Amino acid sequence: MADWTSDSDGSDKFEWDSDGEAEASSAPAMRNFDAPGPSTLSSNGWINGEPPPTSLIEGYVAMGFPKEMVVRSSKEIGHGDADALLELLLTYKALGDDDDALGNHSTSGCNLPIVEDDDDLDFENWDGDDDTGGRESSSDDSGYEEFLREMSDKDEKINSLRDMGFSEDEANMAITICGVDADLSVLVDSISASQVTEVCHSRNLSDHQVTARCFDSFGGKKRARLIEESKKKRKRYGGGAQGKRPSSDGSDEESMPLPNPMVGFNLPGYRGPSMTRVLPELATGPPYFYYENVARAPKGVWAKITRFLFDIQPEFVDSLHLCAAARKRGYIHNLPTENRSPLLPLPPKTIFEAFPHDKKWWPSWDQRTHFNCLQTCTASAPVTERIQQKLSSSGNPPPQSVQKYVRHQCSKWNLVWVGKDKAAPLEPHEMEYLLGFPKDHTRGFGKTQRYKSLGNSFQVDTVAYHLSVLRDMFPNGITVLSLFTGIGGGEVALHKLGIHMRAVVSIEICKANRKILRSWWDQTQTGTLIEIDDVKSLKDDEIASYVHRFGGFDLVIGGSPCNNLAGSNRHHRDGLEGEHSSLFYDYFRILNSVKSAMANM
DNA sequence: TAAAGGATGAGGAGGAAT
DNA sequence: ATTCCTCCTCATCCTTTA
Repeated sequence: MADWTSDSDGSDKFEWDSDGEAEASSAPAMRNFDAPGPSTLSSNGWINGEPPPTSLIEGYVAMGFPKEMVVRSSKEIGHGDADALLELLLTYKALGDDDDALGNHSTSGCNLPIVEDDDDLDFENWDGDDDTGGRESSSDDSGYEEFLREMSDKDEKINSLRDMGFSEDEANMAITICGVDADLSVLVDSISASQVTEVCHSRNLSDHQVTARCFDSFGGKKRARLIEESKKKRKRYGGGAQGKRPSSDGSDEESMPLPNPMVGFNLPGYRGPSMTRVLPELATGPPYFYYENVARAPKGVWAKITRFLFDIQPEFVDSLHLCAAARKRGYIHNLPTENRSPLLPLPPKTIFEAFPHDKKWWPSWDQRTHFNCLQTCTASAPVTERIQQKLSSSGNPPPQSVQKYVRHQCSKWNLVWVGKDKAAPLEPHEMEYLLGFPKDHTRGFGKTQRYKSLGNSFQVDTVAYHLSVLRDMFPNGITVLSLFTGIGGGEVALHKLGIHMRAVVSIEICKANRKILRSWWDQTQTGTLIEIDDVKSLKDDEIASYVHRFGGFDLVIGGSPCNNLAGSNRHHRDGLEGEHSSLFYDYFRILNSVKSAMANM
């Protein structure tokens, strides 16, 4: 959603942030150690039958991990998957830090992603901050001894759970969630609860048949069946006790099928089975949170995002079902999904409803009823000229070849017919209209900037539909932490819903977008708006001070940059670890920081 | 200096045909 | 089940123009 143009500050020390992870996961030096093929546990205790190269161990030690921890992690999951190994190391590191002098964090409700594999991270103490250096140097003190003790304790509990019929990764997951000290019965409950949501997720994804029956009580037979389904699912996704692992063809990505039709859990006026869900306990608010990104991200991206965001099933919606333009997006949130209400009046659902005037010039052989995704770039004037020239020099109807060319240009650039043989790009104010923004919301800036800002924004009606449940829950208004605010799609949605924003702390890198939001805010709002320019600069202490000042946040909302995920990007579609899209980890970091600060209120 | 123009495909998803 | 085909995608970089 946000335009991300600034360079990150070039800190030369290792940081517990996404840069560090990106480095490790993309560094050729790491990849070179990849061992192809399925992993096997050999008699010497090493995955893949061989210990990691010394240079690999030294590499991780140089990053600040104790050597013993690296060796142990390599034994557990092998060294073929640099991503998984690094994540496991971070998990152990976090566990090891728990009892450090800094260990004043709450252990309840605000810590870590619920995951089914062992490539999860415990980010309770992960702050991407500058206090990391101190902890690095203390890695061999009593905290590390504590770590070893916990690992031993953990092994015992894993064995017990395996004896009870659970898989190792299920046991690992439960321990990560509940803590090493949790009682066995608590761990069993945790696994069962996770299986409930997991099965419901997979069913809903496949056929949209999930209903409240998913959440009936689970007797012995049902439970056994769930375990079986869970195992099958892991097998299908290539997971297993060792977590995700490169397959023989080198692809280690989990699939996250997009629903068809892409209508999310429900949509206004859409006749279909509605979705009821029960969230994992750790996923529930406060605060409520709402995360957005492009649906058609490279394989594995949504699976990873889901794992970080508490294993909540994404709600994939194509705004095409709600307005006249397609916009395939995934939303992960912990909001209720019942009793939603759309913004009224409903937006125009077809091109002709949106722009009846254009019907006059619309050729019958252009049968578009909806626009494709509104993007950040539009056609140049010469495109219009070329179309006009081709059409005027051919008959009526034009030959198939001309029709095909023109149709392709119209689809590609979202052109509208504004005169005889004249197809032109949408004007910025028309994009504002289609996206649900007030007229002239972005006016006052250059056309290029406006297209860019609008192309990166929410579809307001879609987001408002999801957020509408907040209206009755917060009759006195809400406080919002808005990340990657852009031109304020979330804020406009809340405003149009009639939800008062007592305060919004907004983080947006683009100066023009900040001005747009400020301008709109000053005209329409009475609450407090605080604007920050960089998510990376927002650290725990500042978050805690805002939490203290506003009595916590009711909603944390944001769509992190899609630059490295979007299909339009020819140059750097690098996935979630890409330069811009890796800012997702800052969303996650900040969300957890808010949860932690609110738990300590 | 700022804005506009133009070149730059991969990578899925989904459907029809075989 | 497999192959083939069509369609779509919150973009980036460099050059040219105003």
